Amino acid sequence: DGEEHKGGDKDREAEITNKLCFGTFYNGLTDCVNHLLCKLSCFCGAVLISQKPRKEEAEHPVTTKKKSKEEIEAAKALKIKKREEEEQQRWRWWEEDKYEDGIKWKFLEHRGPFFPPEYQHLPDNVNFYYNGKVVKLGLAAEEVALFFAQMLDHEYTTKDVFRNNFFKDWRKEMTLEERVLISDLNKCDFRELHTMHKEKVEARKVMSKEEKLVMKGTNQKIVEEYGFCILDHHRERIGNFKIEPPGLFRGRGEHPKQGMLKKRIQPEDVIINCSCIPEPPAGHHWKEVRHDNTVTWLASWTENVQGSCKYVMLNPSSKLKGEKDWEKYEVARRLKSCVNGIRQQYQQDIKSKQMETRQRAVALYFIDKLALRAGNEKEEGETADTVGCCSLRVEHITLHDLLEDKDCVVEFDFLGKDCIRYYNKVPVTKRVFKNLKLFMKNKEPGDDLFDRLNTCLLNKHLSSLLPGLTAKVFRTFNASITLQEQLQQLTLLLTDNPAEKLLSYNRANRAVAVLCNHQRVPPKTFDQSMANLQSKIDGRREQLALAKSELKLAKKEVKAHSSDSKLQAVVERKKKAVQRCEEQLMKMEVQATNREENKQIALGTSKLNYLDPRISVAWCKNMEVPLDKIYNKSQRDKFAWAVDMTGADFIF
DNA sequence: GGCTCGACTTAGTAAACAGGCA
DNA sequence: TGCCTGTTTACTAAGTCGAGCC
Repeated sequence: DGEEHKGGDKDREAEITNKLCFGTFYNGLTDCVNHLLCKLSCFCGAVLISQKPRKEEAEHPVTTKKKSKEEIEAAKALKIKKREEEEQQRWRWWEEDKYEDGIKWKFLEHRGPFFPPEYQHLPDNVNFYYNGKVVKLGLAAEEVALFFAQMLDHEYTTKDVFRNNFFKDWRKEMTLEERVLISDLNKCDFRELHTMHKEKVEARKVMSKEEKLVMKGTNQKIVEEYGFCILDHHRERIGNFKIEPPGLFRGRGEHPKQGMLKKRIQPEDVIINCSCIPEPPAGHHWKEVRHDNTVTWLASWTENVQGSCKYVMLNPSSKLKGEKDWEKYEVARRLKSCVNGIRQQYQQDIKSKQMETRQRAVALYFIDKLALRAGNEKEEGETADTVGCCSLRVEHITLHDLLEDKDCVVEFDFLGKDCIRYYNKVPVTKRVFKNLKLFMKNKEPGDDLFDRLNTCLLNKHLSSLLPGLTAKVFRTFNASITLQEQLQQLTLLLTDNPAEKLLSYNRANRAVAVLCNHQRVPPKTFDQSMANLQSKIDGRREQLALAKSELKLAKKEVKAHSSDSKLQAVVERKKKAVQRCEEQLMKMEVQATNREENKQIALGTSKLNYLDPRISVAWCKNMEVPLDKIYNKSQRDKFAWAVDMTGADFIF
């Protein structure tokens, strides 16, 4: 039971807190010991790594000759063995005691972030033209010109805002002479730069096997040097160890800053957070080196477009991320046990005399029922115009007393996170409907719907109901509980066909993705690939019909010459062929259904961020579905804690 | 109490990769 | 073997939320 588990953790935490109350001297001492231990584990880790082939190579060894059956079997066995070994080496942090509140690590060592290579001038035969004439640009202006040229095929470069922002920032990178000359973006001809870029991309695609291997090796070296850190005796993968290269800002939707120059980050811009100072690149120094073990980031810098902080953090499979993830689902489970009371209360609050309370109650009703995001306030003109629940405006909803035979329908139409459109027609209670009318009274379309409410007020209220409860917990809770319920319903009457089981899992996952409005642009090749699959299905159907008639014929032959054992064998063969055909056809049909239903829905986001992995692990155990059918390698790594601790009886 | 900022999670898209098939 | 296509990974933008300041 998770509740009890957490309770136990709390007791243990208190115990550890007592143990660790020796002050900074003690901490300093433990750091030194940790350091020595880490040096040792780092060395051991390096030895282990150098002996181990990379993940991809281990799973798909490079071969030139065709593999025999035995070889394939051996490769499979090796793969299983590797997986077991990996499992044995895994840091089972979930079995360890937690640090006292706020402390994230005791020792942290890393190499610092990896910087992208400096820009090199264009070859002499590649020219930029202004007003039809060749212009040789200086290094800085040329680099930025290439950023734009690389994007010529993209819709961005046709947008006025993008072009204007780019041109303004580009001119800042020009010399005085260049700036005087280049005054109109429409007179700029980047085509040769664009062609060169495309040729480079093409060349990369057609590289020989050997060249690709060399490149892979180089990248692997970088990953090994920069992609791992030592955190409290353990080697952990870093998520984003590469500094973001310079380029043009690709804000989503109608972002007012799209096209602005994202400048190159130097070591002098980077703050390092660790126990021991990593060597900065030659000739450079770090902006600052800290030892702050109350945060989880390894390095940070401030980006110039929006002035926000960027961080180097650990991979999702790490202890720091996993522990937080586990805690997130535990809070959601705590909400489950008291959600009925909370629902009763907000239904009561809808009748309150206080306008603020009523608005809060209606907003919470939407957050709970529709899994809307909280909706923080945003600075106007700084980002695209998107909203969440608390920041909804009058123009984002339409009230219908009667719509499609339903009373009191609210029609939502707004842009949410990442400018993804939220469109939904929802029947609501009469009381909610009446309140919405009241909130909209005497307001302009651009006015706030909930003018007495913001996310801060809402979250303060929520945390008074349950410690740790915020608006986003409702999304996690509703997503997970939906998955659990859907899995129960959809797999109740299932046969033991594996394809059907998976289709049901995906359908349950899809129900959550729809609830959370996780959309994707259908792939460009979608229609074509569906048509291809359909023709394969048709072909298989014909094959099945043929196999069936051949079987019929063979049976007839047996009847006529009943003693012929050869004919009997033929019948058996034909039977098997029919069976095989049927199975393949079924598999394809399921695949087609699944793909069609996924056309505009993205399942990954909910799977990674909202669905308690223990629900899926328990389902796999109950349904006898191998876990790797629903989680790929990195998902299994991310949810290792859940895979390890969950039995078939887990209930969210 | 309002505002800003830092730290972190959540998100969609593009690039890279893997595997099946002709 | 090479092409095609679906899957996985990398990338980084865009949210949430709480602490601290004035």
